[in-house]
Amino acid sequence: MRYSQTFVPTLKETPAEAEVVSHRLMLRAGYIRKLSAGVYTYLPFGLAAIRKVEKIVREEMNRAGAQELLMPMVQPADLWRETGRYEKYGPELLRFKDRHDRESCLGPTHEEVITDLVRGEVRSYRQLPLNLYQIQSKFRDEIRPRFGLMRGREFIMKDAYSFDVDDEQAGIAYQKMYDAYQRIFTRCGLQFRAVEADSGTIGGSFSHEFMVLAKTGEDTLAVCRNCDYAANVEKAAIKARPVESPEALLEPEKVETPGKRKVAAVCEFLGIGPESLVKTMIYKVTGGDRQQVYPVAVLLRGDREVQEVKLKNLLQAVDVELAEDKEVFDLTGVPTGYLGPIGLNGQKVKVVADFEVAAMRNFVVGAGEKNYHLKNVNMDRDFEVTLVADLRQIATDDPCPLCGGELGQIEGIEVGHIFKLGTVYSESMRAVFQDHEGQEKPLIMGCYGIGISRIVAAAIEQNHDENGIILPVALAPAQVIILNLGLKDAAITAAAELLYTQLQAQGVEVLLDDRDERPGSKFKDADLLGIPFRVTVGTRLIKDDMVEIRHRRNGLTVDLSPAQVVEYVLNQITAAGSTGQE
RNA sequence: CGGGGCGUAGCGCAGCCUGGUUAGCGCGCCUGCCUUGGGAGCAGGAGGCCGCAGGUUCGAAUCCUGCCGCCCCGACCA
Repeated sequence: MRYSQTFVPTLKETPAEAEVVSHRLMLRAGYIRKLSAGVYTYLPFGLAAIRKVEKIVREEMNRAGAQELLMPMVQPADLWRETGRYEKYGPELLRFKDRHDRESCLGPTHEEVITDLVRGEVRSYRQLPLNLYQIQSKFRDEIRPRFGLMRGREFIMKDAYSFDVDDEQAGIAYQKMYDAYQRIFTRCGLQFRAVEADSGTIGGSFSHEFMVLAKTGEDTLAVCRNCDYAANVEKAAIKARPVESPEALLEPEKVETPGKRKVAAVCEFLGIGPESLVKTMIYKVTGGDRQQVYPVAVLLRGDREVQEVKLKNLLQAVDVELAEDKEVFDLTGVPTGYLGPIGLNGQKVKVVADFEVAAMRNFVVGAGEKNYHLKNVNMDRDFEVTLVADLRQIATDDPCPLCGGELGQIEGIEVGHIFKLGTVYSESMRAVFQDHEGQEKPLIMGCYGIGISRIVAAAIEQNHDENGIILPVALAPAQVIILNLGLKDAAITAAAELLYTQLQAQGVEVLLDDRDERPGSKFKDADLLGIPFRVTVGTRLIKDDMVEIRHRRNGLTVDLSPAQVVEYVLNQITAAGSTGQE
C-alpha cells in the first residue's frame, strides 16, 4: 500500500461527537465515519482491522469443527412468531413490510432462521453434532447507541449455533466453543476474562460472557480475589445467609418522621444504620407476552440496590421499570418515602422480598402514611410476601458465592457470549431428530456470539496512548509503515522503495508513506494509525547508512543498516505472533 | 422513552443574551514560492439554504413556535 493512494482520512482535531477514546481515535485515524446514530462506514483501515479479527475467528471456529454459512438479514415475521419472539423482542427488532404487505424484520440474531434450516434438513442422530456459524452485519434498534463501534445499531457479529443429541453432547459443544473463544481473544492480544452471565432475551439456561477489561466497559463484574469465581453482577448469585443470632421480636411502634423520605434521612433522624431499614419500591412489570403491565413491590435492605435483571428473571417479565412518584401514589395512596409492606400484599400488588430481608429482625419500614415510619417490624409476623428471592445486586461486602472469599468489582466490555440454549427453540419450532432407537427428540442447542466490530473498539480501549492507536500485531491493518522523509532525494527514496518491495516479498503488510508531507505530519499520522512497526528512512541514511525502526507500543527504537531491516522486522512479527503482543 | 446539552465552511469553534453593512477565527483544501527527523513559513484563492418549516419585524444566524438530527446520563446488548 502506498499512503498517497490509500484512503485514510486522518483528523487533526477530535470530532465533537466522540466521547470515549476508541471512538475518538477511530474517527481521527480514518478507520470509520458515521452515517447516522449507531451506523458507521468502515473505511479501508477500519475494515482491515475487522478483517484481521474475522480471520482469527474463522480459523478458530473451523478448528473447533464449526462450518461457515451465511443466512439472510431480512427475515419473515412468521418465523419469529413461532418462538413468540416477534412480540417478546420488543422495539429493538426493526420491523417493516415489503411491497406485498408481508411483515418482515432485520435479523438481530439468527436462532429462528438456523433452527428453521436445520429442522428441514436434519432427521437423524447420524447427522449430528452440527455447529454452523456466520459472520454478518446485524441490526438491533438499540435504545441508545453510543461510543462508536462499541454499541452500534448495525454491527458485525459472528454467530454460531450448535445442535446435539443430548445434554452431554451439548455440554461438549459448549466447552469447545468456550475453549475456542479463549484462543480467539488471546490471539487478538486482548486482556479478557470469562464470567458467568445472564442469558437475557436469547434465552436458555446457562451462559458465559467474555469480557475485555477496560474502564469504559458498560458491564460490572464481580471477581473473587481468592478463587476463580467471576460473574457479571447481573447474574452473580448471593447466598442466603442464615439469621445469625435471632433477636427477640419486639412490638411494632409507629414513629413520626416528618419530611424524612430518603433512606439516609430516615436513618439519621432515627439514629439507625441503613442496614436496619427495609425500603419498599414499586416496579412496573411488563409480562412475558407484553400484553399486560402490573405493579410489584420489592423489599430490600436500606443500603442495597435492586438488580433488575434478577427481578425480571424471577417474574419472567420482559421489562421491569421503577414506578414514578405519581404512579406510586395513584396506586397505593401513599407518597414515596413512606410506603411500607404492611397491608400491601395481595391487596393491590405482589410483594417480593430479598433473602436478606427475611433474615432481618425488628427493622424500620414506611408506615404507609405520610410522615410516619414503623419500628420493630418483622416479616411474616407483620406482613406477608408472595416471594422471597435473590433480588439485589451483589456488593463488595458480600462473600464470594463459591469460596466465601473477598469480592472485587471491575468493568468489562462484552465481546463474546455463549449460551446453552437447550430445547427452547427446538421445542417451539419442532426441530426434532430420531435417535438410534427411532425415538423422536428435540435437538439440544447452543449459540455463541462474538462482536467482531466491537473487538476492534475494545482493543483500542485497551491499547492506545496520547498519540493514538496502538494495535496488537494480530489486529493491525498493516504491520509496518515506512516513512520516506526524503522524497526529493534519490538515495533515500530508492532505499525506502527497496525496503517496501523486500518486506512485501516476505509477506509483510507494509504501508509506504510516500506523501509529499513534512516529517512532522508523517510521524503524527504513523502514531495515530497504530501500526506496530515504523521504519524511518531519512538523512541518517546518507550520513550513517542507517534507518530507524521504532516499536509503536513502547517507543523502543533501533538503528539498523537497510540490509538488516527485513530480518529484524520478520523476527519481531514472529515473536509478536506467539505472544499476542509485540 | 425520561433527564441534560448541541446543530454556523470538511473539522474545531466565535457571533445569538442586547435583531441592523459583505457572517468571522483556527485547522484542513486549491495555486505559487519556500521548507523537509515530530502536525513549518509567506502570498494568493475556493468553500456557507447559519439543521428544516412557519411566525414576529422595515429587517432574523440572532426573538417565538413546531419539527428533524446528533451527543451525554438511565433501561438494552455482541
